Amino acid sequence: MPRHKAYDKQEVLEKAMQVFWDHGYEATSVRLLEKEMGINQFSIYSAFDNKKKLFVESLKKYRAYVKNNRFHPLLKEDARLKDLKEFLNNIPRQIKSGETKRGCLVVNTTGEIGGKDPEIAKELKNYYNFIKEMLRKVLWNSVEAGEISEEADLEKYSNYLLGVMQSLSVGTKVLTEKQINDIISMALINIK
Amino acid sequence: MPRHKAYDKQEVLEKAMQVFWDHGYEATSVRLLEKEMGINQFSIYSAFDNKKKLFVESLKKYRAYVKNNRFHPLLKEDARLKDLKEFLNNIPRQIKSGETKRGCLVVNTTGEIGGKDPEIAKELKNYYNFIKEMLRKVLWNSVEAGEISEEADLEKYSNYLLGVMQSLSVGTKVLTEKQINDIISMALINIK
DNA sequence: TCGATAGCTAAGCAATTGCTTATTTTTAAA
DNA sequence: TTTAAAAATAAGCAATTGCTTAGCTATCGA
Repeated sequence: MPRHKAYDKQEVLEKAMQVFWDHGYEATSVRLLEKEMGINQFSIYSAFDNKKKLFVESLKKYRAYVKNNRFHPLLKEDARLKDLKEFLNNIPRQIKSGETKRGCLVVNTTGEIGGKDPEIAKELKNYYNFIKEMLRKVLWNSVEAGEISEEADLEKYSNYLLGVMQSLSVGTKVLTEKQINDIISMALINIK
Repeated sequence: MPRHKAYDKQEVLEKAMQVFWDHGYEATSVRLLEKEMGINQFSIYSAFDNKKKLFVESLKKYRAYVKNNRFHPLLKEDARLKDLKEFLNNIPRQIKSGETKRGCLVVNTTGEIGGKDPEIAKELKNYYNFIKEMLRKVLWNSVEAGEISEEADLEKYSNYLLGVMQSLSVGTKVLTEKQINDIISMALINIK
């Protein structure tokens, strides 16, 4: 008996994610979301309850999004050090194309909100844990391939590399290309 | 003939800085600034023009603030690698005491606003340049002391260490103590 | 003592904020 | 064909936003 939804929830959620990515949490108004998501405010509230919950869903959507895009090469079953190197060496090109201007939604949110809101903080931690586990798998594959010593502390390495990723997410927004290159060129020296 | 100011401009500016540090740019209202700075809105606007200019001044104040506090040990004329090591090893203690909860005002702002506003972006770059130069001086002193090779690329090292600082500013807000320790323990291995 | 200057307070401005209410429209089983 | 359910629209809610205006008060050289 009920009427059909005129929109796809996942589709409008991705639109919302893009708006939050562009403007940050506080600077994103519900009117702007309404416009960009292409659905009425009432529909937003009936589908996502309130702005904060929509934001948390957007953060989760972002995690799914980067899995299929940015980090896809590192999530291949057999991704190794070589792939991580390629990933890092691609960053200067991405800066030139303007792809990195808005940085990482999660790192941006860590700056803007960080641990202040527990529900948001929880998803930030989920995200960073996902990145760390991704890196650990890459390192583990590299051990298997004999590129890294079997004695290597992979947990330590992956936490360190998570830090490198964070610094690049901040850095690509404001540092010079040379500065980014310097960070990248130092990143993997100790991974062995 | 004119009346005296009832407040000290630098004093109320530091109060403003603290408010922005606590809440971020967008989430800080002029009413809250009024309350915390202890002066009337009109006085705020007549002294600082508008919210954004007050914020830019607060960023500059923050740079002066960390010179006298957080980074004071690294700004000693003869600061060397040993001091940088001490600085890093102090971070876990600071996390425990809650000192790092709000992170770094500049890194937070890089996340929230980044390059979107040119006047703000300019001061972000000023800040990062200050940090880089501070690190470069420490490294240079360490070369003089024979702790680092004379062939070392200090510009590269200091850019890399700037990245480490950024990752710690993000990290101390949401990562575990172990994760921070892992980043710290890897940070200086290549500096030689 | 006066008067010009600039500081102060407090009230108020239009615009925008997140969210809700009242109403209409579409759906498909009964 | 009717009807109950839910989805849509659009108008509107109180509260808050950044900023300004109007009027009062303190200062100190003349």
